[in-house]
This record gives sequence, structure tokens and C-alpha cells, in this order.
Amino acid sequence: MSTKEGPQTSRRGPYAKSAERRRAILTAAHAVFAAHGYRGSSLQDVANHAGMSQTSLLHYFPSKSDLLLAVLNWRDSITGDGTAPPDPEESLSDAVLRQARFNEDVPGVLELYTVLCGEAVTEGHPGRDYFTQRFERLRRSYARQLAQLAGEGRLRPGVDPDTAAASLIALWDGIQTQWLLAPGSVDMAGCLRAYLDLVLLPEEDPERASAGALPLAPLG
Amino acid sequence: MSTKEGPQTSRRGPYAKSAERRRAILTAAHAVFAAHGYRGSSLQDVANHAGMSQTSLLHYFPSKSDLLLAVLNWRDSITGDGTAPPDPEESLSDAVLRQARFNEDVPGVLELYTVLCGEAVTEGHPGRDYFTQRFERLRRSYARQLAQLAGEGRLRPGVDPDTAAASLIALWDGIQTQWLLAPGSVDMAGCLRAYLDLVLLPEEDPERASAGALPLAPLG
DNA sequence: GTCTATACCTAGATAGAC
DNA sequence: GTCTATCTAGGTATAGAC
Repeated sequence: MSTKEGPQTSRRGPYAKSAERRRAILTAAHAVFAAHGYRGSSLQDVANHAGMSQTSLLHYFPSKSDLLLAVLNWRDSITGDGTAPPDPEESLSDAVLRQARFNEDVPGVLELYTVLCGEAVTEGHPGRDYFTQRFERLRRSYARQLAQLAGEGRLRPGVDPDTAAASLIALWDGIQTQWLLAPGSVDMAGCLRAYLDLVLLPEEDPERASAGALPLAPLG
Repeated sequence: MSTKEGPQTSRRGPYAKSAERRRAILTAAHAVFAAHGYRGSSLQDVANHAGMSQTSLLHYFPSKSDLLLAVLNWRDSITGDGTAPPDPEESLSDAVLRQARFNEDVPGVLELYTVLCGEAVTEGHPGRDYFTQRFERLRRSYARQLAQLAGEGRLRPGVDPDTAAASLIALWDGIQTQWLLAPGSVDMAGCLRAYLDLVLLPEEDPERASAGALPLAPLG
């Protein structure tokens, strides 16, 4: 369901203010949900963070679950998760590591994702469908990219693209949780890079291709 | 308490009944928390499942957070998570896969773990310390076992035991989440086995040791 | 569009009869 | 030990003045 669009959004005045208000609410909700989860947050908290009353908030988002879905979609647009098609110029490893470092640097992004994803497996959670579809889409996307690499001989023999796709996503999510609970003890990007180094083979220069080449290239 | 003789039930009756009641509450709380999470569950729900009033429940567990910690510790004793030292007779792979299949077969175990772990990263969640310590302990345990295997030349060259330990746990947690949201599309044990097959090398028969592999000092 | 006021509900926890 | 009744607090959502 698309969010409410004012019927008389004709000119500039009220529409601009309304869009600004909505953004303020989404920013606030992002922070509050990240800190306390969906069930642990109240609309009053969000409204306070956004500098308005709880009833004004409900004027823009008619219910708490509507607000949640809007926050999830807004998160996608911020992080590029799910919206950005894989850039053919960028390698899979580079894309994953760049995204991981980006998420690590933007406060609240990982907190929001992790807590909502955990909550989403419960019965009747309004974000359940979102995460189910997200995982399905991501598995397909990574599986396709890995299959493509397999066709180029860039996948380690014996590695199944579908399995590796699900595993990459799983590793990513799981290491985020550990990092949130012990940021100093876990190297998120390092774990992802190590896994990708295990699964992928370095691009071989056809002229230098030798039978005795080591399959593992130590990346600085 | 007083040594006066009480009713006939004063010796073993109440104790036995009390322990039984506590177990009934823990069973109920396990199911309810698994279905709705900690914040999404009410003591009334748990009490209904346990067949008693909400106030009677509070007689055994003085607060909701106390009940949560009791459920988490009870879960450890059921699944053996955190309590069972690694069996020297069983290989790391076998132990991981056996545990994964066990968790998959016992209803509610994965649901409970996943949702509580997600919730635990939020501020002020009573389960936060539990999960922080659990991850720390598990990382140490797996890292030690992997380092041992590395000493036996059973670890793929270039694999860091600490990184692999965190990654194994992360992959495990993450694949559980995906499995809960799409049981038919994800093969939990398959992903774990694939990862372990990537990281570990098959045990080499010393007589068949090839020149390509460098057998380090075979300690024990 | 924004607010106060409030309806209506449920929560966790307590008091005290039995 | 168990319950009913209740306290206190907080939740989502609605009504309606301005």
C-alpha cells in the first residue's frame, strides 16, 4: 500500500511542508525503532523525537504498522538495499564490502535492521512479509551473480551458487549481530572478505594462467 | 523456617509440586516468547498457557525479566548450548551438524533464539548480557577448536581461526533466520556443511600424504 | 494541520482474602 | 500457594475544537 498522498498537492506550499514533516517522522522513527525495536517503541516516543504530538504523527501515518513499513522502505532508499541493481563495473566482493562498511558507519542502520529482522519472525509482525521478500530477492540476486562467476571459472570448484548466496547473506546478518553486541571483538568486513576469498577465485590473467597457481590470493 | 510439623504434604509434596509448576511455566514461556518475542508477550499469555493465573506465575518468577533469564538458561540445558563441552570423540563438523539438525527438529527452539537475539541488541533489554556473553564464549570455544585443527594441518591455508569461529556462528544464526521465514527454500544443515567443507581439510592418512600438502608437525 | 482531551485497552506488579 | 480485585502506568487510536 502506498503512503497517503494529499489529494490537493497542487502547488508548492503545503506539499513541501508535508513532505518535510514526513521525513522528520521517518528519521525519528528510524532512530527510535533502532533503539527499542518495533514492539518496544511507542508512537509517543517517535512523536517527541520528531517534535510533534502523537496525534499529528498519526495524521501522516495512520497506524504504527504503516509507519514501520514506511521506515523499512525508507531504509532501502538510504542504504540502496534492494533498490540498487548490481553495478556491472563493480565486482561482487567490492560491492559487498563497500556496503558493509557503509552500514557500519551510518549510526542506527544496523541496529534497526537487526532488531526488526529478529522481531519479524514472530507471528503477526507487520514486517514479516518485508523480510521474507527481501531474503528471497537477495538470494536470487546473489545466486545469479555467483552463477555468472561460476561460468567464468571464478567460483571455487564444488561451491554451489544457491548455497553460497544464502550463506553470504546469513553470514552478513549474523556478523552484524555479533558486532552490535561486541564492536571491538568482531571485524565485520574482515569476516565477509574472508568468506568471499574462500568462495571466489581470483580473476586469472589468461596469459599468466599456470597450472600450479595457488587458488588463494592474499588480498592486502 | 520452623521445624514444627506441618501438613503431611510438607516434606516432598510442595517441593515436587513447586518444581513441576516452575517447569510448566518455563515450557509455556518458551512457547509464548518464541511466538511473540519478549516484548510482544504478556505474563497473562504465559499464565494462560501454563494453566494458572498471572499472579500465581509471579509467585514463582518475581518479574518478567526474571522469567526471561530463566527461560534462556533453561534453553541452554535443553539444547546443550553453552553447557556441553566439546566431545573429543566427535569432530567439529559432526557436532555442528548434529546440533543444527536437533534444533531444527525441536519446535520453538529456533524461533525463540532468533527473536530474542534480535531483541537483545536494543537498549535495556534484559537478555542483552546473556547474548553478549554467549557469543563471546562461543567464539572462544570455536576458535580454540579451529586453532587445534590448524595445528593438525586440518585447516585450509590462509584461514584464520578467530575469523572462522565468528563466521561460523554468524552463518549459523543468519541461516536460521532465513529458514524460519522460508523453510522450504533454505537448507540449514547444507549451508553449514558447505562452509565447514570450505574451511576444513579432510583428515589425511599419513601414508597417503602427498607432496603438495605440507604436513606440519603432527602433534598428537 | 495541529493540538487537547479522551476513549479504550492492555500491560506489569501489588494487596490481601482464602 | 492460589486466587480476585486493584493499582499504576502506558499503549494505540479517535473526536473534535481551533
